[in-house]
Amino acid sequence: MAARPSIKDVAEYAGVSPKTVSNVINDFEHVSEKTRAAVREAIEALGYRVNIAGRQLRRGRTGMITLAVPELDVAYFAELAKHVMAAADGRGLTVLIHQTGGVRDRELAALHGFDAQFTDGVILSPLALLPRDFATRDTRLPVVLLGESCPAGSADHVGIDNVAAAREATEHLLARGRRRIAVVGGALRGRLGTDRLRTQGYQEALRAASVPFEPELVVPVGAFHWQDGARAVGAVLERGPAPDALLCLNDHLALGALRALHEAGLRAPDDLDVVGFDDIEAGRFSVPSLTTVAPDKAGIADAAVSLLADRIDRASAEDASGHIVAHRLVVRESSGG
Amino acid sequence: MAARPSIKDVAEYAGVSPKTVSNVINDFEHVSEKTRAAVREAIEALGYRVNIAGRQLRRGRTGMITLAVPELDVAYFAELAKHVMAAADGRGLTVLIHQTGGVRDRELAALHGFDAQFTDGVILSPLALLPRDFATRDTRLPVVLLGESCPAGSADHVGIDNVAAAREATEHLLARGRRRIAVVGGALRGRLGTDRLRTQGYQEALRAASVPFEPELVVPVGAFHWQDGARAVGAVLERGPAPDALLCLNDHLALGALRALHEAGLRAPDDLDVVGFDDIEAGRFSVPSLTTVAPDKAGIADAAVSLLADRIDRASAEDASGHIVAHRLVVRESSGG
DNA sequence: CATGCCGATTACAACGATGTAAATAGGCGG
DNA sequence: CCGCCTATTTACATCGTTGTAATCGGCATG
Repeated sequence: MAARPSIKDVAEYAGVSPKTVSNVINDFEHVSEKTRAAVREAIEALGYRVNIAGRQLRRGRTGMITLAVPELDVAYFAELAKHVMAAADGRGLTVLIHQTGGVRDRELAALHGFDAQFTDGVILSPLALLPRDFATRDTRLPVVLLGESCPAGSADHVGIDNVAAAREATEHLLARGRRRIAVVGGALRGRLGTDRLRTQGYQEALRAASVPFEPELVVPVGAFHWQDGARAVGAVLERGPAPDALLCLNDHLALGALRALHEAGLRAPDDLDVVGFDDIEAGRFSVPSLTTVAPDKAGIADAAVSLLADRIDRASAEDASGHIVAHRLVVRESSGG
Repeated sequence: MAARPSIKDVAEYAGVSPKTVSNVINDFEHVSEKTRAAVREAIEALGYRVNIAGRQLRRGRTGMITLAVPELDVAYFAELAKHVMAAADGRGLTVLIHQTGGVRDRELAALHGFDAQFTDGVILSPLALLPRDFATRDTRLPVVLLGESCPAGSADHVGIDNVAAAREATEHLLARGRRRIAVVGGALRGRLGTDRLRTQGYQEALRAASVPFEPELVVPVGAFHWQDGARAVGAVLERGPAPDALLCLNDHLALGALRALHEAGLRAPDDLDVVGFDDIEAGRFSVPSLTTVAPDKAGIADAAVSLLADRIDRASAEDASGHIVAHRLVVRESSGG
């Protein structure tokens, strides 16, 4: 038998109808023990596996969900992926992971279910999507957004309170006597993304402490990778007097910055403090270890999967809801802990 | 229209038959310009998207492949995933990523195509599979194995020459005068996996240099994560006189080890050398930066995708082939570079 | 013994797309 | 104007699975 056996082959082998085989596969209760055994044996003998395409075509469901993230080599997303898989496992869902590269077209594809057609829903961590992209969204595909928020009401959303998190991190630095805190990866204008929200929290903390805000301490970066953090430090140091702290908007930036500082002969926390966001594994083992804002990744994953599963099950047109997940500041060596 | 529109809806809207719509979608040449335009407009108007399940059912192909790796939060796999996506893009293939957790059952599922049914083939990086698992393999699903080899002839394989790579890394350490080189993550018995092959290369280098092999310098680890590297260093230091070099079988182990050494007051490369495998991003930015064996990840990804695409296209029953991909030793600060 | 009921099994159609083969429509030469 | 040829379009069947509803057979009841 060259071709993959179908339910029909199994039926023939077992001497029953295809539908009975289907009933056995789906644990339908009214099947005699004898028949059930015969079918099981036939399945075993032929090495039959249910064909998901056929099943989906008929049922309209696959039991699979897609997790679409910008880049897997950003540790935060990789770690998140693990938690999402764990959360999905508990609900009998299988997760397929998709990289968008932060490219708008690919994110759109995920949002519209083009790539994700055979999954029942999508958990998407958008980077490049614009508000208008949500207007034309195909609302038949359940979507949960992570991190970046979106125009109200267009899709469920899960994330931490970015403003508060940045405020707390900044307060920590201020409490340590730091006054010239650079925001690596910060943004003052443009899309109201994570970067702007965090920068906002930073500004709030400064204001509350009556520390003047210096716009030139907001250092933009190309991307959120190690080398961008290193480059940013180069730029900052070149520009004039060194700041006394770096609030880096993710851990990769912070770790890249630590390296560049090291090369420049500056040490954290002696010469200046460094704080990151995400609490990735690398920050626990770096030298110095990295102070960071740790989002409750398991909580994010749980909430996202749970919201998505609800949408899928109820095909509900309920209004989109937002979930704020806990975070906490983990103080380590890079800011004196 | 609540439900997702099907090709039939488009046909009706455009006033043609479903098959004509199909012809337009698939760029069949004998379609009049007028009809083509009408169908295009209908597709646009209804927001129609081709249903992959239906297509696969009919065609037997999806244009998607699965990449199944143990853990995405092992940076090597995350980086590899990126290269695989790039390679696949070039061939018009879409990649779905799947985490096995290194759990045998999940790897088996990937191998048997259970999870991956709607993909045309699988690139699998196995950890826990046993030789006998390949015996019962469903050979209808094209599979390419990465890293770990497998019983000859059962599936295509792509990887670096682990023995040579470890030998070269060891030679580098020996050339620097190191004599008591610990192998973190090494193995002397058990499955002939990457760990054993690399340990073997290490032993070969020692023998060639007439340096006695000390079995207690082979330090087993639970997994290949940061904390395992740190733990291994703890064990080694407890046990007696410190080695003068650590050959860590991946970069995570090496970076975890660097941290533990730092805590123990030992510095690389002054007190001892540290070398890793994989050339992950973190090793370029660590303090000290990490000497490592860099596999040609793009080369691995290209070869894997290419082999897989061939199998899929030709449905060939040709004998399995093995591809050895280049590697090179990148010397950085942790071993004096 | 007829009737009704219930559990077990099955026939049939349908999900959406597309390959095959047949039908239809123009166009052109005769 | 007819018939043939080609370009375009269509009808139909099919991929594998499962929901619906019908059928079958056995058993208990009246």
